[in-house]
Amino acid sequence: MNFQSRRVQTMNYNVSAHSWKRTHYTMEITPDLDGKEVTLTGWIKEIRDLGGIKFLLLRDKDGIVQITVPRDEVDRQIIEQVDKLQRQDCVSIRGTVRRMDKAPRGVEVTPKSIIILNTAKQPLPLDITGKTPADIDVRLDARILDLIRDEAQAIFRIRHVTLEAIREFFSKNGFIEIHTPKIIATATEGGANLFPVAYFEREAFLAQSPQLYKEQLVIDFEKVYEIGPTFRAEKSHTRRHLTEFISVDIEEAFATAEDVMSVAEQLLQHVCRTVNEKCRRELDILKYRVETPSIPFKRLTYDEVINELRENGIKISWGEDIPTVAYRTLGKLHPYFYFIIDWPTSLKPFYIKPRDGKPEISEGFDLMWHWIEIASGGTRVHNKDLLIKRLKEQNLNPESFKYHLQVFDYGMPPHAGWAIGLERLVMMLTGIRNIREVVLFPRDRFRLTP
RNA sequence: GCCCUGGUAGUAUAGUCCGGUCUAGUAUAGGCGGCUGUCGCCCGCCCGACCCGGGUUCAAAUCCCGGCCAGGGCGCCA
Repeated sequence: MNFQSRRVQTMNYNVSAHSWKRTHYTMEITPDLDGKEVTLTGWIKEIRDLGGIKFLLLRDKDGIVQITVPRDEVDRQIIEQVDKLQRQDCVSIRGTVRRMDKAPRGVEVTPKSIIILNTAKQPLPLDITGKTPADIDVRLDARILDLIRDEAQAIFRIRHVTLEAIREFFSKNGFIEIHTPKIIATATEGGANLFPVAYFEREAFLAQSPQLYKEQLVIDFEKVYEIGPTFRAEKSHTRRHLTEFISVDIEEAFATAEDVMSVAEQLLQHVCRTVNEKCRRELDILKYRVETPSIPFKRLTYDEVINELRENGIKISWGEDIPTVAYRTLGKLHPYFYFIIDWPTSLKPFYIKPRDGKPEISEGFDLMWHWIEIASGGTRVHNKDLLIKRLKEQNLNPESFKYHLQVFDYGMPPHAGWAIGLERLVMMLTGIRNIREVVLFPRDRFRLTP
């Protein structure tokens, strides 16, 4: 090739430099597009250079397609561009689709023009192919790169499908989606510690639950649900605790605990079925299987639970809460979903209704999956005088609940509800053992960044 | 708040118990070179690390003390 012709070719190359806008996503590249010219955008995930032929794996939001570069079949300018490419460089590639049995998915693209839209600094802080594993601490520090891994992609697709299924279920069943304030005025409910925030000249708090608001809203909408963040300033540092997590809450007017337990069962069955149907590929990646539960779920009374635990060597006297070791034992005895009902009233929050005629027993329940609590709820107190009595019994000041209590003068119906911890549900659906894995940017006792 | 375990190249590990051929091994990533069908490609060469501070000792990655950081567990947690 003489100087003249090379120069002409360079000019042609420059003239033909394509717009970087994509024509197809990687997963749309199929063998039947053989011979067609396409433009793809994405990131280089892996490079395998065999000398005379080079394979690039181009990743976009849906998947991967192989870019094949046979040295003697493409322009020198392409080779020069390709030789510059590194893992995680951001590129636009225009090229020809080729049906090829030897390629992944039976198809590959041979480039005609490459635009490097941005480069990635090497070496990367972790292996985006996931072949060299990194500790969770390292991965969370470089979370954006970590989320490229197939496992992470699978987890968050399952999380997405879970949320979609939940919303679909609620819509079909007549619930309306609400959003209640996350900045609240007073630390009212007792129990979990709240995070204080500086709110202009006052102190405010991050909400630990939409509980009071959702109860009030049953007057206006009867059936409400909220999927939103909750904040808990607990010093727990375990693989099932976060300081910020997503709570899936419902509240329903003219309903009892048994009614909303039924809603929970149906919802979980629907979610498990949907994830099984829509996330086969993701479950394969995670090497996990979700069993679609049959309903109704087992209902164990608190009394039955403590008897069962006693038979297994764990002594709990009536009225005591169930410690973690005991839950682990219970999880072995009941390996899937089960409710624990008939809790002592003293162990439940003030808004849980004591049973009529037997007030030491409450109408509260917990929904367990193995040894982990994934939901809790119950029939609520809807009588104002009883609610005030319950507040006092729990050493809470009715005065600080004045805005909540006034609503009980406006025709508060009997109602019931529950809350599911979304992350714990996603752990269950993915088989992931550390809750931080199922949150994009987890917050725990010690982690506030990135 | 308490308890346990750990901290070695960008990442993941071996070595630590029982101090000395550790000039710190290996894999992967990264750099350079070679290789035309890879799909955890392969081959050769190279770069790169003992968390910080103090102590013991002739000698410390290794033992001791303190700190920091991380992981896990307990308590706590609607």
